[in-house]
Amino acid sequence: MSAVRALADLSPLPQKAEWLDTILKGDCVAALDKLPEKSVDVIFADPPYNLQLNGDLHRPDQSKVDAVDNDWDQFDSFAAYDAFTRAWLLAARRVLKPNGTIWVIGSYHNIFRVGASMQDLGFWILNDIVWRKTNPMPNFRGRRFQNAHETMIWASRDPNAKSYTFNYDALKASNDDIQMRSDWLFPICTGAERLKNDNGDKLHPTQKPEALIARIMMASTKPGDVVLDPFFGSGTTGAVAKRLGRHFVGIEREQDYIDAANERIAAVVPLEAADLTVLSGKRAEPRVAFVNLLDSGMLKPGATLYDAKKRWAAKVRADGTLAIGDNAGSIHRVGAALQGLESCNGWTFWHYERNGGLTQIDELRRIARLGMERAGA
Amino acid sequence: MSAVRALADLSPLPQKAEWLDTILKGDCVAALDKLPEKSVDVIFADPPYNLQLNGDLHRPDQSKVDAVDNDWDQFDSFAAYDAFTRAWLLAARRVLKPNGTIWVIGSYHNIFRVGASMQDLGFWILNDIVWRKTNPMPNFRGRRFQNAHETMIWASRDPNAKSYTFNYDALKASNDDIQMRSDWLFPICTGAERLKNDNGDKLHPTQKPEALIARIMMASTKPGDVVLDPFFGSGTTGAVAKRLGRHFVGIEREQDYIDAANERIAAVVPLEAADLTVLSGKRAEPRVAFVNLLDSGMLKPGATLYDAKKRWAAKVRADGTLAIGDNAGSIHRVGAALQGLESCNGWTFWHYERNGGLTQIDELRRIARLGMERAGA
DNA sequence: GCATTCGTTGAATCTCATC
DNA sequence: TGATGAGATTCAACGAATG
Repeated sequence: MSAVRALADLSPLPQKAEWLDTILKGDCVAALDKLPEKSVDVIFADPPYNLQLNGDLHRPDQSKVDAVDNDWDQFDSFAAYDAFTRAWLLAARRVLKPNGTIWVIGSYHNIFRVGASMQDLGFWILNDIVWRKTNPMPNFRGRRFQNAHETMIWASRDPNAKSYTFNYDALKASNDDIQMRSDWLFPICTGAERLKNDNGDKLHPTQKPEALIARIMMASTKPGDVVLDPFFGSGTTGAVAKRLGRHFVGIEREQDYIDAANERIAAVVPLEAADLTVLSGKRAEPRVAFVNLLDSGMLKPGATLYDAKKRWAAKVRADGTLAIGDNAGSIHRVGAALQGLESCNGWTFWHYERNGGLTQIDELRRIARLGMERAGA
Repeated sequence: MSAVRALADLSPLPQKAEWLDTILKGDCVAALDKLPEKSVDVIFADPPYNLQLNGDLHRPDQSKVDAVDNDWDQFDSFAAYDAFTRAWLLAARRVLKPNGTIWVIGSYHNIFRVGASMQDLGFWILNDIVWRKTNPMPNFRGRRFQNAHETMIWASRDPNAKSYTFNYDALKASNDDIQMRSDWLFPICTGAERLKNDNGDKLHPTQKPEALIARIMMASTKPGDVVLDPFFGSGTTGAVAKRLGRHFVGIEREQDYIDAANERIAAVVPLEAADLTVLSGKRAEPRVAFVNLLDSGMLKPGATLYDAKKRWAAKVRADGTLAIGDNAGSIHRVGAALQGLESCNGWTFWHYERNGGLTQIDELRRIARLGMERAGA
């Protein structure tokens, strides 16, 4: 049989659609409506977060935080934001293949509304994934916990769509043969990866790290799949898709972002097919805080700690601080103050009584660390 | 004067409300409606998950998940869960003090709906907190990521309630002097802490670890505060509250849980008051005005103050203001103006000469405070 | 060249008592 | 109740400058 005949026997190769690997300019819903239905395998969406800021915020050193105050993040009310959300989700659902899945990222400002809308529209949540940031911005005024994570929702198109892509074994193999958890640790996007404008300032206020998108694609797409990003921004989704041998479609309103994204993606060199297997995520060294010893019951509030020579005795309080007379604070601050020093490593300075002798609390930290390592703390 | 007369002169001690440190039996909303408005400092709520497949929202614990059921109507089911959620949230909001806060825990099944309802009802989200489990249940089918976390929403009663309790300094000190993040790591409740029934099976399917509740209480309550738990279950909230010197109110429908919780709480030994002292920061210190340093003679009118690098020299005036050239005003205003900043902490900016070196005037404030404490100010 | 210091920055619903 | 003013408040990463 000749090669020509063999080719003729095959069903025709799918013509690469014109819109593949391009950025569509315009409103997100209008652009989605132009795409054929059931045509993309995965959607990654990073919609506006509906941040509601009250005036300027300054760091303790008086420098001003460059906040997200762009037009595209202004909504009059929750109702307005919900209407916007439902409109783009509905349009996105139409273009998603029946066994496709969607990822949406957000913060506490918007993610609850987005998640509820997704459920209302018929999406079926498979997981919520927490992106833990290694280097989040601190809380400068000390009135809340440091906002150190964002949330992603991963959902199938329908409740009974069971044949979605999930590369379970590859993820597990890349994770030291432990199944991948729902909490991921990545740094925010900085350094050379962060696109800059002509002034040297960040081009886009919310550029996501490529490593985060790469894990998403390695988890939920196959090579050759089509990934749609309806809020394309600086084009991270396109850059990662090209590198990993996936097709992308981007939708973006602002020409500046489109130009920068096109340039960025053009510079990407795709990986060899053979290398498209494993990407390992960063694991942090486990950090144990003093309060964790109370959490785990290794130390009890009211317990007494001593320095090595039993010159000082301090009491452990329920809030995880140490107190000796008027002097109270962290194990480090109290140790430093007693010795009249600037600093002190409380872990090695303080001891607890065991078997009639003294043992460094650092020993307890070592034990606690063993328990945390499993979770990749 | 007789003891009787003296007592009569005092304003009446607040009678301990009958419902304090008890469990109210019954439906959550009905019981909440019986409590006085604005009477609790913090609410911790662990509401039922949204079990659409059996339709019984109030008794999730005995349910079996039927994976294939074509009859259910997701819209009706979500709507029913939303109605339930809004009803208890609204009732809970009424009993919350204006500066109180609420914690709600959930998973991806229900937390998005709960969060959206909270925003709709006027609660103001302060943080979402991720409870990362050191030992979560694996995903057995390999079709999803291991569901390794739950989400808690922490919210104030109103958007502009700014005086809620947040023990920032204690949390930071307990965390090795680094501010506490929004992702917490704890083991799930197992072992001796887990309540068992007569068969040796777990008494309650979703018993939360005491360490998790303890961190919540240490973060957002003071000793003596009232903590309400409208889904009391096995009574973890009550046990932790008693141990940490807080009052609790529980609401629970099932007598088995009430009996077990009462027994459990009765066995709890409260910590000593001294061990419950919460470390507070500068904000809680008694205020010292700059002019007090003149009053007490620590500084004299005409004295010269410098910034750390002796770039500026300002003169202290008899009225407690500072002057340098045309620039006069409070230590803060003058410091800010010199640096061209919006604000400045004059206490740490200005220094005086001592032993040939420069010392912050904040040191004088510290000494002044010691004097005030002796005087019982 | 290498170690150290200093400055910059990042999706942020970021004060509170007093008058 | 709104305006005023005192004064409290940051972590990790990166890069440039300095020693």
